[in-house]
Amino acid sequence: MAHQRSAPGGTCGAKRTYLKMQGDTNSSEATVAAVKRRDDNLFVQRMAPLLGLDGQAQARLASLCGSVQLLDADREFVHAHEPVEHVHILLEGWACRYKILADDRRQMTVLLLPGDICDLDRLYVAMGSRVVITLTACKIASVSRDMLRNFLDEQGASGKLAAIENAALEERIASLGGRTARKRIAHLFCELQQRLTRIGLARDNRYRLPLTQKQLGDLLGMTAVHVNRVLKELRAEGVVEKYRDELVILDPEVLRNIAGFTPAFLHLDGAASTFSPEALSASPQADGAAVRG
Amino acid sequence: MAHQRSAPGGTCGAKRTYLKMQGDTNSSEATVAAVKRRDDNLFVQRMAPLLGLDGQAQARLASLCGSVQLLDADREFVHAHEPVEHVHILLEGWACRYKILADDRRQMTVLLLPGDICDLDRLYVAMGSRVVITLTACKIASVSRDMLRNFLDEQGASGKLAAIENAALEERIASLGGRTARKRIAHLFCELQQRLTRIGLARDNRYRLPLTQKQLGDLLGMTAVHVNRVLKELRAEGVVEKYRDELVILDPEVLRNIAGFTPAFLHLDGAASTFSPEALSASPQADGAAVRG
DNA sequence: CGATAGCTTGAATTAAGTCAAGACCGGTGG
DNA sequence: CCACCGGTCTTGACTTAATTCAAGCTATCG
Repeated sequence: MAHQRSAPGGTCGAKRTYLKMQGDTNSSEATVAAVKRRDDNLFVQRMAPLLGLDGQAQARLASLCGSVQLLDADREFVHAHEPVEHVHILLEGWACRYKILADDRRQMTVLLLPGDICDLDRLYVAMGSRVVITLTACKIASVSRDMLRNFLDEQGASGKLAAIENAALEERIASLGGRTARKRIAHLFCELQQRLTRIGLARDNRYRLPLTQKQLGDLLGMTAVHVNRVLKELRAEGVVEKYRDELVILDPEVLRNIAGFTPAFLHLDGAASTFSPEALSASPQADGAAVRG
Repeated sequence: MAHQRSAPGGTCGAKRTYLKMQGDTNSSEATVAAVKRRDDNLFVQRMAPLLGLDGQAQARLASLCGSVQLLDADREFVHAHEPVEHVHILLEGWACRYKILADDRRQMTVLLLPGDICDLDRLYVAMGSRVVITLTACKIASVSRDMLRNFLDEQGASGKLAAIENAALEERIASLGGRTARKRIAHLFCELQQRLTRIGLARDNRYRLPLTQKQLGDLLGMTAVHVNRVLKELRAEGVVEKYRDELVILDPEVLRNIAGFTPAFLHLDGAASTFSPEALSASPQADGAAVRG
């Protein structure tokens, strides 16, 4: 199990300083405001089927996405124990929520991709113990907490987003509690393939994965060194390949077998979230690996 | 990390059969109906400060808790991939939500105590991939999904409960991903002390803990054997004591240190959830143990 | 071209799981 | 009342998974 890991200086402490635009809370109002073209559409696109929004509602939701910030990698833009009036929506780039553990470890709890709401909890709680940080350069929209909340209430969809997030969190718990490092990594790769495909950022088993092994470790509850070794193993088995930032899943079938991945686990597809029987046959399969052991 | 663990026959398979009253979904309508005395109060009591309910709202909420079931231990009462029209509220006893992993493992995702909503997600999603099962004999109230939802919508509190649950889930993720078995157990004991105290089931560092070591393992992502060893260790160090079902925390200070426990992590106290600065000083402390290496 | 962050690998150690046996109940039935 | 049974707890011996420490390598950026 993961215990004392890296010091705080790891990835987060030594911030890169060639920032393009500061964005702490709501300082720089001189942000690229009112970009209502294609960017926020991604968010609206995601929400529309999920919440059953008609054309008008979609337009209204889009109009809520007011100011847009550009943030550099490794910038904390939602702070712990600090009230916010805005909720943040990730339009481009990768980010994450994390918690600080007692020692100098940090554990990522949610990996955020374009179209995701970064701090949904803040809609209801105003102040949380979690932190949101960019992992790459990001484009982030701010939405008034009250306005979004009213909008969701009107749509009768208030709790739904949180419920969906809950499902993902429980899946992560299952992963961390019940899977080996190898399975967890395989599972993550499957999950990313699915999530990124949905937003058009992955095609035929290949996508950009801009995370360092350290970051993967923080996400998956293991050390960077061990991430490295497991990756090496998967590479040696011809299951995945990685050039630079680019991850290629060479054998999706085997990868899913290793992960025990059941495609519908996220329950994010709008249709399936109400009553369709979806992929019920989640046949448990053995780890299909040959090498090792 | 935990991997292949027990076969499904473990605790759940061999159900005890001296059940007092069957309660699958909504079969036995001849349940102890309309018990609006002290029982559901626990739930209402919990919700009232959390959602800011006035007297009238409290009464209405109480009136929603219609039929009450008595269930034996080890009875699955919310099934995966099966739509429900009722949401279940635990009034007495211990229960849990869990997920089935690919192998025969099961991972508990949420431990449910009296006053908790068992399947909050079902308010919004109708059908989930999770399962709720009793761990001890339980008393469970059923509430109409639609009525509760309407009630929460009216109170403008719809997403709040889910947000609170999210916080707990993220804490669990942090625990599983970032803490050793020892810390996780210590953390659970602290958490239970807090939660049980809130509902009057713990007093001065002592409470009933009716879970087997196997169940603790399923909850904490480790084997029963290892649970046993860690417990033995904590016992040897004089931190906790356990007679039968009774857990006694002999040295809360040390236990918290081991766990890295920050008391407010659950954010369940209604007042704190809006704006009070609460316990901000969450000074990270080292593992204060002496014995063992 | 020298710094620096990230990747790779090896050797040694520690944490946790596996297997297996025995002890300790709390019931059940002869 | 006692023998037996199943489930849980306990413990030991052994194996495996993952961490730690450390060093060398590889890009990349200024």
